[in-house]
Amino acid sequence: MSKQISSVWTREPRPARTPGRSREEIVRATLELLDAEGLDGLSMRKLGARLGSGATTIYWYVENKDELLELAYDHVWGQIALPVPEELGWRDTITTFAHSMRRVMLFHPWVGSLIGRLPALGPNALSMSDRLRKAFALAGFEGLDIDYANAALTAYVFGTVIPEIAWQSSMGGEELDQESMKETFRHVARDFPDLLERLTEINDKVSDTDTLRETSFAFGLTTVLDGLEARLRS
Amino acid sequence: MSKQISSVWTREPRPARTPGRSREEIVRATLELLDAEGLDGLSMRKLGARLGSGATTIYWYVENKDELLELAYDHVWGQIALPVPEELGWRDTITTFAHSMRRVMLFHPWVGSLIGRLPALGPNALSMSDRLRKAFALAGFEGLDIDYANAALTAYVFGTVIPEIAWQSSMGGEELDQESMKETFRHVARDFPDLLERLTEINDKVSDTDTLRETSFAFGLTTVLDGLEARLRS
DNA sequence: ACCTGAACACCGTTCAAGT
DNA sequence: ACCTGAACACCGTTCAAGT
Repeated sequence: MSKQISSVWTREPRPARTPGRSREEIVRATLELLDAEGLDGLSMRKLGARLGSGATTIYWYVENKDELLELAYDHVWGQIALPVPEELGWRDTITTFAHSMRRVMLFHPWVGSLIGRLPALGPNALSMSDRLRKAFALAGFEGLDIDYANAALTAYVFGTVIPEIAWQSSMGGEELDQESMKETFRHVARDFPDLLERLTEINDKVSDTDTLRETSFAFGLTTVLDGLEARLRS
Repeated sequence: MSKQISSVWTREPRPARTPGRSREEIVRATLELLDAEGLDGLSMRKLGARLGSGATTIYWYVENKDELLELAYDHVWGQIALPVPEELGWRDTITTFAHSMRRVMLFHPWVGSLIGRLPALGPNALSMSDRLRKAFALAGFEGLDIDYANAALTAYVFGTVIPEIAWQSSMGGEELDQESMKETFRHVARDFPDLLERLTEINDKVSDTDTLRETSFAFGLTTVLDGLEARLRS
């Protein structure tokens, strides 16, 4: 007795008959709630209220909350720029894509917690995968190497942006007190003088943390792309 | 009025006076529960029961559930191998470290959901950071480039392992039905023939998904390291 | 066919009261 | 100083009952 994958995308949606009550309507309201209040702010009761219905009405259109999140999840992937590799060349395609992906994720921070929690089988996620693989094939990768290159790139973007989201939302729009931050570092890193020196150097040198993170992202992206080129030449 | 960072590591622990009741005891029980039942399986009530106390007793030793998770989190980082860069050379140091990090994370899958949700200011997390930066300094990076290189590497590992954890736990020990899996792909990817071809090629070529993921991880790690070397030469 | 509210089995956290 | 249980304000989901 082996397991089956379970996803909204394997089921046909209920037809929309009642006006203002459909999968699309529900997804729209879900996205509004997620963008406004984050993942913790989304509850079936609140969503019901926003839709002007009972909370349990939603279960007619969707099997459970995770399916709802799958729908919202895929909607976000749909907002990422997907250049055409044949026009732009593989390296610029990937670069444009990666920066766009980062921006979209930072704009919908709740996706960070969904990566690795939900399957990504929606049309937008698949279209993204498809386009990326085409870019890597154009670059010269063959067979499984296409998938490996694809995995390496998306891993880098996910792995960068997920902690960025954390940073962003831990500040919650407010400024982080520079002095108490330094004080915290001094306390927790008291046994690691070299590390402490690096952290304070960053703090002193960089006034704008946004551009610091942007620069760091670009550095790593170049690193991954250079590494892939090295592999193509060998 | 600006914000302050909040973390267990900024507060001194309550002294352990009652036998079998201390921060350490509580962390031990928390880890047991997390490893056994995952993040969703951890509740203050269950933890209390395991400790032979009321659920709310825990609040004497810890401010809230997140602080508890911070403690468990850092414990996991303590299990990662940290080779000495001066002995092994920077590239082998990083390679060993990265593989160890991946193994430890896959063994405690619940850490996946904590990355980017909690600050990593514990001694083990800092010791890891410290050692990694030393390796990159030894490699020849200077100033902020040390931090960028460090960020790129950890991003790659996080970004790879987080989806791996999802995959692993979605199967929950059981075999995934090969046929119904193919069927699902055929259905959801019906508009992406090239992608579908790639997915079925992977399915057919690779019998052992564990080694596939291992190979993919090694490929990406080499990519990142090659990219960093390219940067050092330029 | 679609929607409802009550009910179930949970949560994290607060707090007054106990020893 | 340390521990307790009751209580509060929530959850996601099930289901019998309504239209």
